Amino acid sequence: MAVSPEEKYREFLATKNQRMTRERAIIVDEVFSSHEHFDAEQLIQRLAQRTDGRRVSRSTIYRSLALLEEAGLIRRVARQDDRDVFEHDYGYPQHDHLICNRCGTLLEFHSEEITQVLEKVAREHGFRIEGHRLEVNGLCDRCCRPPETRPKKLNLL
Amino acid sequence: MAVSPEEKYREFLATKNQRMTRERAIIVDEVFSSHEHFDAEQLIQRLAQRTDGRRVSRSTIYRSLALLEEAGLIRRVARQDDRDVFEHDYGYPQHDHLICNRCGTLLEFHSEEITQVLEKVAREHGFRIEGHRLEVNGLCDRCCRPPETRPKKLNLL
DNA sequence: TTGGCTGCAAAACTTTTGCATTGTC
DNA sequence: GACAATGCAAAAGTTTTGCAGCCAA
Repeated sequence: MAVSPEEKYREFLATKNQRMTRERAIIVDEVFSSHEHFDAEQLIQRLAQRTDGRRVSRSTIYRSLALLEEAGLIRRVARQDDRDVFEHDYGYPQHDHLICNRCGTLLEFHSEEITQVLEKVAREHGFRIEGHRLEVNGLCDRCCRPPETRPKKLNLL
Repeated sequence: MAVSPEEKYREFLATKNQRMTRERAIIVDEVFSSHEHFDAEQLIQRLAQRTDGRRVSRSTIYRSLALLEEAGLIRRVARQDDRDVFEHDYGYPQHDHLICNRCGTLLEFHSEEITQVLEKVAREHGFRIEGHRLEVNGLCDRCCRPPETRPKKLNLL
């Protein structure tokens, strides 16, 4: 990849006359240290409890997530337990998710066919696509034993 | 359609040893009085401010939405402005949505091809599909003039 | 030096819940 | 008459915001 996430973030900030602060660097660094999906609370747990001088406050983390999203570095992909789940958008190929209703696992997949179908549909409606979000829910390989009767949330015991 | 939503709701409640109350009837009635999408707050506005003796409290509306979803009468289709958006599930064909980032319009569409692609993908992953949610966001026909640069939320003036 | 940024605490919002009362079956 | 349901108010949980002090450019 040509430009690092930090660098891309810096460029984005520059265009808005905003500053690359110590805190913003810490956050983008932490966010891109692994490819795992995460939600705000998880990031807060990792950053707001540090004692090594790299602590970042809850408010700043929320403010940064909005900025990182706007910068195109991360995107919201799903909702779990009433929280938005984020993932890398920059330097990561377009994909969608299979979400297990039982264990919560997110499986990524990519399908060019879906992109094509969506483009066709959009054309028919005079719609200009900017993005999409596709969550397929069900049971993953490991949890694949028939559930009671219907797709429920999490209140299977 | 063979059975009315009220009737289907009553049957569902019976299987759970729960009761068809005046409030639940009012709610299912209001929900199925139109095919529009709605969120909890909108329903509350319509029901919690009535003075004609058909008022229903906020708590009861939230409790009923969960029940109606469990009964398969409605389903959550999208998120807008931090709220879940519901639509009819019963007596309504499977479909997905084009969501306009500017005016918020929800356009429904159906594509058998998407269903087929998803089934193929699931098969490849040993995944058992229970449902999906596909939101395509962008600009609708009417709003289709190029935005500044990138997909933002609602902070275009 | 200036204007943006952070952290804190408080607020804002949506959704859930405990409990006394009411009502369905 | 038993037990589920309602309404209220309070709580819970996530996300946002006002403001004083701080800091990047």
